[in-house]
Amino acid sequence: MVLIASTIKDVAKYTGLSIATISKYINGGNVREENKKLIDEAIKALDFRVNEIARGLKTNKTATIGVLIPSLENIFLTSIVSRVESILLQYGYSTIICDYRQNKELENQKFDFLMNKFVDGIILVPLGINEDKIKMALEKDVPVILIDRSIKGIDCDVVLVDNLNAAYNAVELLFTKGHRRVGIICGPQDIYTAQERLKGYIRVHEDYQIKIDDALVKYGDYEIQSGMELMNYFLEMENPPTAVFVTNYEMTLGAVMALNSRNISIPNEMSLIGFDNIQLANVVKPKLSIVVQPMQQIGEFAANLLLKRMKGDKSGYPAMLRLKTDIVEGESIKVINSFI
Amino acid sequence: MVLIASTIKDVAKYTGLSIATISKYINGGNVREENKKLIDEAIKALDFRVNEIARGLKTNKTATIGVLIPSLENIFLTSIVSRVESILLQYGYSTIICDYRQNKELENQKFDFLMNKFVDGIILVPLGINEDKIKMALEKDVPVILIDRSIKGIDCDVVLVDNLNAAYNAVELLFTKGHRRVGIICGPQDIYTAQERLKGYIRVHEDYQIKIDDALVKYGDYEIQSGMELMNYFLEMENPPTAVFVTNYEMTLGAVMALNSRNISIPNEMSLIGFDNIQLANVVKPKLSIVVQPMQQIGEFAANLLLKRMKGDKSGYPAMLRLKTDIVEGESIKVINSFI
DNA sequence: CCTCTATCGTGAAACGTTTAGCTCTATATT
DNA sequence: AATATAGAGCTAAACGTTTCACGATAGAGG
Repeated sequence: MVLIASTIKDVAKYTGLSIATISKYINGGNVREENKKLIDEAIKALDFRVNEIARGLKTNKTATIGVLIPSLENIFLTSIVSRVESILLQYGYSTIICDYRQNKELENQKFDFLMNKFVDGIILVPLGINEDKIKMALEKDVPVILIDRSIKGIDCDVVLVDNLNAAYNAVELLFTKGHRRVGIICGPQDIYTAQERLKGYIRVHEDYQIKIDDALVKYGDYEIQSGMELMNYFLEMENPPTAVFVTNYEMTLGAVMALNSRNISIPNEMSLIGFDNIQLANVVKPKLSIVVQPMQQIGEFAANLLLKRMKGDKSGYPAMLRLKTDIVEGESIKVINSFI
Repeated sequence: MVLIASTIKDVAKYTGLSIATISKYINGGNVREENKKLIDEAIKALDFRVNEIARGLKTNKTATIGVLIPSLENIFLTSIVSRVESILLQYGYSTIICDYRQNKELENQKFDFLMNKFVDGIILVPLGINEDKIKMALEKDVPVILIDRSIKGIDCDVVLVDNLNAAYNAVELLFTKGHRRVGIICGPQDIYTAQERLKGYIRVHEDYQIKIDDALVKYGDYEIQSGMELMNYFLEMENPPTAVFVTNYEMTLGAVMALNSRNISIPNEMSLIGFDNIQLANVVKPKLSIVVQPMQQIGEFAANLLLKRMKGDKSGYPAMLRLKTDIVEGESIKVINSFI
């Protein structure tokens, strides 16, 4: 039983060649055919594998990239990450996934951790990252790709969806079915996506020349509980909206729970358009209409952009990839008045 | 702008002390008070941080543990992982999370990857891991903790839930409400949890002296689609069950979708008890009754056991921690005949 | 036969740490 | 006063690679 891993030195000894030659071969250099065979044999016999730690020490490359997200329990994010991971693997990169639990301090800490691990690149869903850290990384030639959210005032590659028009389209759909009093359950306004989604809500009202009733614009925190509370708030208004647009998955969950617990019928008594999770949409009765984001695509774009940057290709920097969302229609929107 | 990170050598130069002294101080050795101050100052001035790669090369410790799971898009797993990660962080450990996409080959590959990264310990949800790999890891003094599933015939610490009695209790609940024809949608029988859950179903039938109708025992693959198909199968039987026990989250989703799409009323026309996701349970109308696993606890137990092993404490090896599940009752089970 | 070039191989330094073993000094013990 | 002990610091080797600069060999071209 080989307890101590064999090193390049052992391979050298076994073959009678020098360490330098073995290293050259491993890294794709020219070696006589005869010696290639010999080295292969030795590697097999000794079960040799490169010590990545030692290699990393010399090369400052680790063939590892870091992914830093606010929560592991968010299926929207983990879907993206899963795709990223699978693409990078094809190019020989491994992935370290970190979760900063919506905690800005932890986010900064873990960013440092990744840099300390000498990852070759970082994919980040930012919340309160210290901009200097990103600059520092880029200066050290560690590319950083932001996903889902951008940070104003900083040049950085970013892959996200067109949240503004996602919201625009969702609310527009309600308008075309005759709704005029449309409530919105927003996210926290220090989060980029939440700002954009609110902007879309506002713009579509402008374009349709419908005045916004401020009482219909409520701010949640992207968690289930607030979705529930704010839907309850709407239901208790003297003049409630006829439809509500909920701007993320968790709050959509909460909103549905609120409706269910009060036995409000969807869409007869309240129309609803939600966000992000097609499985959720299908399991609710009647099926929910929702905005879906192209998670797979976000992952692919981010991974490919990162690969490009790691190759040293800085063209088009900073890139801003803005993908389009879709609406999957269920039966959660009542047709009050169709113009079509 | 410091582009090249400063090393221990720079700190030595700055302070006039030797490298060895700096290293000693960093690692908690004795140094004169006066020099401590000096070194601290130097570290701050030079923004020095230990190069973990170099340290790892010397010590063969990386203060990093690996987590290997079949899917990142499984909230049950990511909840556990999130907890594990947060506990280990408190002890200075960082976590590399890998996803093997339900692919046994990838699982083995990534296990190797983690070993290559010289993680100090591994937490694994096994599917088709090569047992030799686990033995090899243990021999190299890298503790391995299995979670959710054990592997027969191999000595290894494991943290899981009592799946057998989880199923037993779920079906028993149906029995106490008067159901006698209870269908089960099982998982793939090469997965440990699926076997155990089926065993529970069988045992409770024995204990209640109810004969099992083989037509009521169907095997899915733990994915949404098969939950849907198998529920449809039950609904189309000439003599359908009055209640169905679905043995994981995804298939529960599918089963609910099938019921909804056929407009079957829960629980009047079909009773249901599902698995694993309390949010799902609350969003379905009427609320679903489900078996819930103690994700947080699993995470805690696994993390603490791993910490213990990494300290070298081998007491009680191999440990088998078998946690209990709960049933959260909704309104998805019709009372046919109550004996209470 | 000489020179040039290309190919293959090597020795040795370097990456940034840790650590064994040593020296030196100051204090405590007898 | 002599000796033991403990504390603080240092030198140098080691971890397992990569890579630079060079040497050796052999065939080609003149």
